[in-house]
Amino acid sequence: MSGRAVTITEVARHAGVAVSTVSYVLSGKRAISADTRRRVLDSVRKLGYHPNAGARALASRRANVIALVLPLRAGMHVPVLMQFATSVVTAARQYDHDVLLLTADEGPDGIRRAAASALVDGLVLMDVELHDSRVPLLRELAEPSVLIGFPADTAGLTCVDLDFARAGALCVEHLAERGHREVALLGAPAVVYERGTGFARRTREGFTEAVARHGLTGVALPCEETFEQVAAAVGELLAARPGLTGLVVHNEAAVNHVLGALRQHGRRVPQDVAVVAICPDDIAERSSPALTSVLIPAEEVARQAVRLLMDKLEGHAVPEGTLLEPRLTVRDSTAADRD
Amino acid sequence: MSGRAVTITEVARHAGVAVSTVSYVLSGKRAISADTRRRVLDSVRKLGYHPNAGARALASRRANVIALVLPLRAGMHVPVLMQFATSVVTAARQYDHDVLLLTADEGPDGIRRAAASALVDGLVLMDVELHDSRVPLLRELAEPSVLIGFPADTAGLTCVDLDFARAGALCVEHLAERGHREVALLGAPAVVYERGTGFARRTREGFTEAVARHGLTGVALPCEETFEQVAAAVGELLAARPGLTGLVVHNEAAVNHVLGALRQHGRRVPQDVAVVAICPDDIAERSSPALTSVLIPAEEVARQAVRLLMDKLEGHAVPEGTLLEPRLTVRDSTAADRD
DNA sequence: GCCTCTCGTCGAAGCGCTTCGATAATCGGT
DNA sequence: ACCGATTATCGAAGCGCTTCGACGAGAGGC
Repeated sequence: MSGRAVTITEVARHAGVAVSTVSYVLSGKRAISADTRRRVLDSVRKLGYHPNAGARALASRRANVIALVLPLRAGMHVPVLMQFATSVVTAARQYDHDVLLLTADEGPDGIRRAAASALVDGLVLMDVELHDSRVPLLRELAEPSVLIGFPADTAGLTCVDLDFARAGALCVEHLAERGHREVALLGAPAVVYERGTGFARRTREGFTEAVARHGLTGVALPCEETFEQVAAAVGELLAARPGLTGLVVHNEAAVNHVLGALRQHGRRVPQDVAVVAICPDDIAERSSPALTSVLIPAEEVARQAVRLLMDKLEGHAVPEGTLLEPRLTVRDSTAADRD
Repeated sequence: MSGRAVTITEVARHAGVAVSTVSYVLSGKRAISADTRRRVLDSVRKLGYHPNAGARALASRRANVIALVLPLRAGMHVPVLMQFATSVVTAARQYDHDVLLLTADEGPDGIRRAAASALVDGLVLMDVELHDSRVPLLRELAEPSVLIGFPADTAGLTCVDLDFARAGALCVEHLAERGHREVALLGAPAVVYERGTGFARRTREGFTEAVARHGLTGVALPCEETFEQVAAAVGELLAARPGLTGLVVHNEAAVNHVLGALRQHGRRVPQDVAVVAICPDDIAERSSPALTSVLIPAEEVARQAVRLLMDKLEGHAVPEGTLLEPRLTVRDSTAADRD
């Protein structure tokens, strides 16, 4: 529709002021009389002025855009990623920034390109792994960055994540309170542990530690994601540990298969086996029975990540690690009325 | 690390040529001698030059960025969305473009802002609904756009999607070939149909049409997403239609519940009931039994969408609607050996 | 009533790039 | 050996904005 975009020059002419005055009205970086301000804002509205992003970026050396870098491994717990992404966008908009989406398949070069071309002012990396190949690059980049997830060495970085060790422990504590003495963790597929994914390992550590601390017996097992494999694993587990009454499941894709397998093996939930999951709320709610769970607070993690990045952009110092406290929601799968 | 970014001026000086020459080497818009080209490229490499995106956008009136606009309703079939998103990014990079992520919660204003500020050159909208509030805006925007999904009125737009009507029909045809005479479609939750979501309705239409065409009997039902509701619905369906032997499921979240419910009701798949799903391959593969399915070809849809957008950016005319042909993968859930 | 401040505004200088027109240098064609 | 076409390169004019220093006009101090 519009032929050519309205420029600041036209706004200035229309309002009868200098271009710089319009700029100052819009940025608030210098005092402007109420009268002038009103006239300028009227013209802005009347003409439908939108500052040109490129020109602004060029002159101010700030693009007002941050990069959101997708994880190396797509395909894993994908729904949560989408939540992260939308929350990062929403949070960034709160600071008047937009979000550029970068994938892994360009590798570190994509990050370097976006940063070096001043396309973005800073970076948020999703789902960082223990030995993440993107991390070394971040250390040498002029642009600030924030990681969602903790690599092995966090020196010189800024990392945010749910405290998965606490989450694992919290599940155990909940089961211990409910009187369970023998528990198991069904975690991520084996390959995920081998790859050294931080959150999977940290959950397991928290689980193991809490089991010891409460004097329980417990095993931690990886868990594949097809129904057959899950059913077989659950079968073996039940056979090997007849006294088992509590299960912690940290695997979104498998959690419903676990419930199906228990059903198939004639175990009632929660009467025979109580189940606590670490998964999004919607999955917990639509399972049968509804699952007591610790959710991954994607929105809060994202908000924190963006806040930290904005702080860094302003030149403030920020902590190296920020761990978010997990919260457990009790639902039917650990209901008190055991028999 | 780097103090200040390398500019084209420094490259020009280092290579002993004019700034414009460097520009032409990089853009290829004018002939440059092999020798000069080599010298310039050497300097570019040696100095680690990356063109400043803002300056480039300002001078060329092209940001080389496209917007990816998330659907109004997040939360639905979310994994596919993530696939779309990553595929759009990958496809865009092929054309040397980056992707800006826009959410719905700013509403149409976000789209207008990004377009008017020349932050982006064009838009791809994900998961468009029949009466999508963003569509009117697109018509008046100077920037070209492509929709993933079909609104009710596609006049003046460019839309891409899987041919869901064909997908629904394809499932029926497959069941008919296998000798099934009485079939049912379990679709999206009722609310999705009420909202007028295009792909849900179109699948249903294709299903209904194919049922009639093949002289089968069939019903199409909405399908909620908790195990209890699915189990109840399946129970009623089996009771009401004792002759039912074929099921089409178009609901990613419910498909595993459907299998669980059939198991619970003592029906074997595929011996008693054959099941065809419209869902991503990974879900179909990790179900038990593995599901014959029509997948949503997110990657191809995204690639087409980006290609069409690039065509429009170049000023080419493109078709209003592009429907992608569905393909059915046969797996265990409709295995031939019925008894 | 003079001097100094502060406040509000202006003009101009870039920011780093693309692109247009001009200028040299080189090339066949005859 | 001269002329018009190419071909390769340069210089300069913006693109639309921010920001710096300057400046006129009131305000306040003495």
